[in-house]
Amino acid sequence: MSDAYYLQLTEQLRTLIDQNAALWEGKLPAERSLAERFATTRVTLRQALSQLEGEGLIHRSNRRGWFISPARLVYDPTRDAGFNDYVRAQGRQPRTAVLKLESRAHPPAARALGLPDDQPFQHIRRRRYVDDRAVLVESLWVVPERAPELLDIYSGQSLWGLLRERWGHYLANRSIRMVSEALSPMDAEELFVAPGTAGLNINRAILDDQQRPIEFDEEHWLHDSLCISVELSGQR
Amino acid sequence: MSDAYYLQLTEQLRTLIDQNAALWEGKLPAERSLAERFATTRVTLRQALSQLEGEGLIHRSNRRGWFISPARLVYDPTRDAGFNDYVRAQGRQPRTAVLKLESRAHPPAARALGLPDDQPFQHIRRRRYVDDRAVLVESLWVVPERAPELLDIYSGQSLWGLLRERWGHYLANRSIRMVSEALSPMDAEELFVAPGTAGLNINRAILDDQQRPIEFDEEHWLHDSLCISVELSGQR
DNA sequence: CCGGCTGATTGGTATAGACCAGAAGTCTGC
DNA sequence: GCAGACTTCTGGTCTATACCAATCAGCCGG
Repeated sequence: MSDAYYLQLTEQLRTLIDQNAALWEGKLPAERSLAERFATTRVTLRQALSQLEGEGLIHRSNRRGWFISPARLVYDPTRDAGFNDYVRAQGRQPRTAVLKLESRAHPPAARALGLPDDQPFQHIRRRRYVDDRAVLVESLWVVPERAPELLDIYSGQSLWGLLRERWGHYLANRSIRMVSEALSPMDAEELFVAPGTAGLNINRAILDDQQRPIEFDEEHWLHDSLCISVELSGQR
Repeated sequence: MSDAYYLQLTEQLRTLIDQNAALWEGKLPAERSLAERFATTRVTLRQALSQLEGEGLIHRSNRRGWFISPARLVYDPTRDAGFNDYVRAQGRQPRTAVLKLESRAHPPAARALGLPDDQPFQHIRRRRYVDDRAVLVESLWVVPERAPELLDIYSGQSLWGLLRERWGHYLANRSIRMVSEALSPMDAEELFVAPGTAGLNINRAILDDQQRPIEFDEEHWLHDSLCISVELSGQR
């Protein structure tokens, strides 16, 4: 083949990874040793590794090295199953870390919910893990009137569960938006990856059955960690 | 700031692009001249450009240079509005090129529709443009019994329109899957971009109201050209 | 046995330069 | 005036090397 060398390298690495995944326990050898093995430079090697990263086969943890990516989590953003539930349903181990609890305004959330820019929200920021890999950070912006004292009682459980059980909210209308992105320096740092790593941004605006705004939700996922799946029946 | 230089460069380029977008008519100056202007190497400059590419601000056309990306197309994969309709509804100009018409088996489509691997399909491959930029290629795999003579009469119009009007098919059940990807060499070539360019893969399996398989649909989008949007009402 | 220090390793960043093939622009000859 | 040949420019790829800062493993002392 007359392809570029880094593309050949990509294929060789792909098979090499397949064969040695178990042996290496998920972590690839050092870039320098791989570059030496294929008689090339780190620059070219990294170009090949980046290809595989784009495919979602491997990923890197900032300054720690390259790792083989686990299977993607299947996720249906139109359903309101909690994160913990569907992660466990796929035989994986979920975990959540709460990063921030505060009260403040957030114009993008306000606009998405049709509220004035200075509308205060209860802000919950959390990081979610699957099998001890951080796969997303998210910010939840809850309208205070809908869930008083939320910030005092919240400690990492399912927010939608709380809204339903404690305040009886019926999450009837959702408008969902998904865009590919490059993770901002802040999001990247919270996910332990390099700034600019490919991500997927999922936003949801949620209203109740009387069109009253309840909550706005901003998720930043690592691009290789999920597979979005939606099942629909009936003409739309 | 003590950030890496390429990150500072990214910001400088961002404002430079904002200011000169009109002047440059959408095309950035040559890499060499940009590198000189910022007193750095092409390698470092390209690192910064790649950041902006990841954000979807700019993109490149293979060997032709860097271009400012137009606004993303808003797309709802759960609705069956035709491509031409929703592109025009957003004030843009759609175009379609048919790349291939053939009849053959395709195991992935067969599996998604619950048919045997050797099931033959009518295969339509087409490239779609928005305002003269190729933004996706797709393969449609139609079950022959549902649409006899499709390959003889098809010439670029809306497939779902045809299925509905000519064969009276009611596209009742869809199972949709979205995954980020790196474009394969073939897909990349058909979209005039470099292999490995970030893309979004959207697959749809479509059954009628009696659960009979009709069609399987594989779309490969440039990652920066769309914004997926879904509106739902009612509990799910 | 545990915790903090330390040095080797490794990924992240950057420089400088080179060659090739495709694209674009120019020139030429009919 | 136009088609085709030629030249230049430009992005794509690659080499070789270097330094920094974060990580990690191992050592040392309490």
